[in-house]
Amino acid sequence: MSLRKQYWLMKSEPSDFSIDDLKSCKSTCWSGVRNYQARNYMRDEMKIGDRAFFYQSNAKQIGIVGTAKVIKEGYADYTAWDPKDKHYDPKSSPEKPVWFMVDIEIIKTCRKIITLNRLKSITELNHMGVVQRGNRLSVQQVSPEAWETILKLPEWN
DNA sequence: GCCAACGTTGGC
DNA sequence: GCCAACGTTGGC
Repeated sequence: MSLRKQYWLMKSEPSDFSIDDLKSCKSTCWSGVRNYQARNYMRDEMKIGDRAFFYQSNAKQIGIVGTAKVIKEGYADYTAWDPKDKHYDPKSSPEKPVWFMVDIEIIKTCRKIITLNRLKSITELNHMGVVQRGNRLSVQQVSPEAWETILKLPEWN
């Protein structure tokens, strides 16, 4: 087990859940993720106090729009059990949950969006998953170096 | 709205 | 266990 704080990037489509939504509710469960790799991160790796970039995808403006922290560690995503839910999955049940989520709380929003193009233009961030072509993972690891680099950008102030 | 890249499913 | 077909993601 690592005591060191870890860093993440979490994608959301603003039409579904935006940074403003997070701002107004302050914290939320990150439900609806139906990808095994992303699930594994949330179930096994994400710890209370870990930090995450809030990234908006499939939007007019694409990129990082804020930061959040993990306030509750992996637990069963109960939205998978509701047949009426958009993310219903009959494979999952309360007895044998398949999908997991964490809770996050807003830390801050960018004054100005840090666009994907902007991230791509920064050489030190070339290794980031989100700038790689075809990367679809909705919960990604971020290196401490990338975290620092991005936090130093003027868009935050 | 298009479509390339990706993850998942299911037949064999 | 392979891999083609399919559905989804997400940038453009």
